[in-house]
Amino acid sequence: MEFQAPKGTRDFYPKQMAWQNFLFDAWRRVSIRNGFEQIDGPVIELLDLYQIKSGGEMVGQAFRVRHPETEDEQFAIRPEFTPTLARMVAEQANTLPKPIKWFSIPNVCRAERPQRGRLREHWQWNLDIIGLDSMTADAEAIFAAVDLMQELGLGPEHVRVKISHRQTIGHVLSKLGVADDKMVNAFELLDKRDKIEAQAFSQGASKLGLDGDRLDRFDQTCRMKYAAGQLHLLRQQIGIEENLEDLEDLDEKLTAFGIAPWCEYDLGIVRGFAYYTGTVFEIHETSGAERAIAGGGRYDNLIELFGGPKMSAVGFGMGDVVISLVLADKGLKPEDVSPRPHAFIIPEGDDMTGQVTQLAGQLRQQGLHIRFSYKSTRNMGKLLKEADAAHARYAVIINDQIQQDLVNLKDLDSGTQSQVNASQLPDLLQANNTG
RNA sequence: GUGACCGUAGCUCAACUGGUUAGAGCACCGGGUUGUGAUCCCGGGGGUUGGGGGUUCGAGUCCCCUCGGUCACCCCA
Repeated sequence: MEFQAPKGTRDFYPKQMAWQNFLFDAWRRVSIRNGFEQIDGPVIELLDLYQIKSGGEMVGQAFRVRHPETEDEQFAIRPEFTPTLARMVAEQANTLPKPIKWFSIPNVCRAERPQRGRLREHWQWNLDIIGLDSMTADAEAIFAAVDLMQELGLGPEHVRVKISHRQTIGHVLSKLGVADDKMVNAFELLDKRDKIEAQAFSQGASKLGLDGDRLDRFDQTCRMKYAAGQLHLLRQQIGIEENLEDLEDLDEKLTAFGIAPWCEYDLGIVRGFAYYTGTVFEIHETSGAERAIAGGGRYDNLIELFGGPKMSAVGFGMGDVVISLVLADKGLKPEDVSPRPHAFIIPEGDDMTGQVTQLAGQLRQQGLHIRFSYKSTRNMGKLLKEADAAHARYAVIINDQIQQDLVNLKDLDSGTQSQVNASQLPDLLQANNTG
């Protein structure tokens, strides 16, 4: 093979493309019925755009693009969409009706080694609500994510929304004696507690001023999980009296939205990005298989950072790779979602090719998905097999009787066949439109 | 960027301790059985054994490099 697709990228042959479209359609359907509008931005952005956010942590992972004439290394292929979103919001902030509810399905690229669930290019459903301070926004974002899970056949037994809050964790930590200026370090340590050795964890904790009993409580705190609707237990056990308002508000709204059974509070969820300011959440497969399906949270300072007014914001991202893996794991990923032809036209007898193309043309102009064979064989068995391979819903078998407006309509799912009027075909086929 | 394992046809695999022209099934394409999705029969396209170099009379097989895949780390969408 002389040429290959670049490392960590995928080719989409018809079958894979059909799945990708199926997933994107679900993303769009769910976004739209939840009141979001679709946007997109450029695939390349000025490299500087990624320097703004928290010290440019993303710049190192971005593919660089040089201008062929100036040779300046000033562009980056977008490694994530949030900076583009923030830029777009900041630019039009004063004229856009609030709250802004946008979604997008951009492809994003990162120059890291591929591994399970993480490739160099993937498509990411982003959904954000900007300019709404209320926890209704957080609840609505989570609802949309859950709505999508349900749309794809997943239930609370398959996936769980794990919710935390940076200020709540901050209070717990500060109560345990972590200084404010070490809070960011504490979040980082919390984030990687399951990935590092117990000893490394204790050492890190010790640097933050957490030893002995306090360390145990820290560890215990980040492992506690409470079902939505059980927040009072969390309050009791952590022993915080204050600042659970956000979570309590959120809890109420998740319950009202009817998705409490999908959600739990897990103070171990931190999220790697530094720009989150409040709620943070991830969706995981319940047994912990695969990576996080989605992740997001509140980032109330970001629009301002990009030169806009101070606006609250909450949103999440969901990549196409992990959700597909999870669905496949659960046996919920359809084998083939290619569009099904309404009918496959088969000639019976000699010299029918003219009638086949004529009928195909007529039906296609009616908006129907029609196919026929290019083979010269008149072997009915082979032609039906071809119709079956194309996943056609019906076979329309035509012979001389088409002169009398008569054709045979064979239901390829049930195997039954009947004679019908050719002129009725558009109605008959449309009535069983399976896409 | 670091580490581990793995690369023979589109897929699953075969080829004795290195030994003729690298095979088979499935898939794909064409044809036959005058035929309604099966079965069966015939034929066909496909591989510089991922690529390059080395050892050898001789390499798919042994060695090195490289590319790619998988998984983990790093980091996180």
